[in-house]
Amino acid sequence: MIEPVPSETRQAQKERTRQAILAAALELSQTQGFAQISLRQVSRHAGIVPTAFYRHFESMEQLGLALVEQSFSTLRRMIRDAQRDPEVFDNIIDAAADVLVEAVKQSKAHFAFVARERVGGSEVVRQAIKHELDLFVSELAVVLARLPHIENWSSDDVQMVSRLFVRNMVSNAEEVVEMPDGRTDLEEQIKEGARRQMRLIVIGFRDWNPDAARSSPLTPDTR
Amino acid sequence: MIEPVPSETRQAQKERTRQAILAAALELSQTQGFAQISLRQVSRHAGIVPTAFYRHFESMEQLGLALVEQSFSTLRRMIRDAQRDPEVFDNIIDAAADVLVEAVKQSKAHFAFVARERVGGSEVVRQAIKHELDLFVSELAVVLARLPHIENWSSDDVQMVSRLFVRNMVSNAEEVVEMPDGRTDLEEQIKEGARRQMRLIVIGFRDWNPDAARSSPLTPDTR
DNA sequence: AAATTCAGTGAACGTGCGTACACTCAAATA
DNA sequence: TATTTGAGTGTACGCACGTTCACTGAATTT
Repeated sequence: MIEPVPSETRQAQKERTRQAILAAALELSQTQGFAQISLRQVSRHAGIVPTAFYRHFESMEQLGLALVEQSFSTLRRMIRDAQRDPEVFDNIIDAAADVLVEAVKQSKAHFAFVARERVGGSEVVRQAIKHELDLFVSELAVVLARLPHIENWSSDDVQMVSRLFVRNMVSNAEEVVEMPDGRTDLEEQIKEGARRQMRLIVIGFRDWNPDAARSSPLTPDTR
Repeated sequence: MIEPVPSETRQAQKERTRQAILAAALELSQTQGFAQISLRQVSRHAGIVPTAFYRHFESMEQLGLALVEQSFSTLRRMIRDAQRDPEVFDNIIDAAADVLVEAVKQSKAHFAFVARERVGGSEVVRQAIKHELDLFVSELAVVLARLPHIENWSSDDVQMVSRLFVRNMVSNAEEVVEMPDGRTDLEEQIKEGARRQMRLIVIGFRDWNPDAARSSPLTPDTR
């Protein structure tokens, strides 16, 4: 249990245990949800005694927040990498669909954690996730604002499209997470669905409100 | 604790207690989530002794399923009532936004329960909710298919729009549920958002794929 | 080489849990 | 009126939990 590799420094050993705790919590929360796993379960799974847990986190809640942080840093890294790809600029919709499915597949556990605890977790964890998602909407808005179709929209409108995109991302991530492992066919189906939805948003937005960039965006209440 | 009203029949008394248990579970799960409340907590809140719980439900899981059923029957009743309103046919989008916000406000607890346990609950409860939502998508598709704009779309396309509508409904319901109590301004904002999103879906769909009713719906992959 | 630090140990505690079992006593039935 | 039924009671059990505390012993510092 966490073999004390002799060549490792004490600090590195501690970090290894910390990661073991995080990994254990992530894995256990996949089957039962983070809110219902216990400090003792996590410790057992990580190969330490319950009391040793406190050397790394002061409570399960703090561990939860650490997992939120870890999950979003994973997501952010992926988005950053994707932006370097020049193809993305040309066709953000298809690229986003690809990135989404790939990212979620690679870090299924993290996405599942966020999807679940976003609504099901403790108040504190829920707020933390909400905050991260809000940040993410704003970041995505900056990226979107530079795109050909969108460049002359009002910033309010871009923000709203961004919100819809992120909402869709979350929904689709949920679907990928719940996807059985072998089914690559379903995967393509989800990607296609995500693409369609993003197109709907962009096209519907443009056509419904063609001069979004100028006066009174989005208020011609035509009922 | 569940005053034994003398005039009541034994059967009615039992039903009263059953409802008390359901209500207690619903209330308790609002703050902590259904999965993390205990049989003893529920019993205490309902005013009975833990062992009496078993006279009504064989386990907490069965109680959870009963709550799913109750929640969706509430939702279904509201949709049925709304369909009787002739205004709905003329402008389903605005009507749906109104119904959504009103319904969620009236049965906040039930919607909150569904929103949470849809992703955060136990496997069995989650599956039950998923099933109910799938049913609901199909039911909505039947309603949508009769509408002016949509009547000549292919049934696959109607099904997809229905799925997007329900997905949006769930998202917006989450927002209403998380809305602080006094804020009627936010409420109007959420309604407006819901309306916009539904318009986006309908308009985007029509414009992107105008002859959806006929051949090869939704496949002119124009990337 | 001696002193200090500190990640991990192991026993012990009080608490709330699910469930078993034998019970009561009013309503329903015969 | 006598008998049966069954919703709700009360005790008692074993178990997992979070947290406490004094501890060990290797890595680090002096």
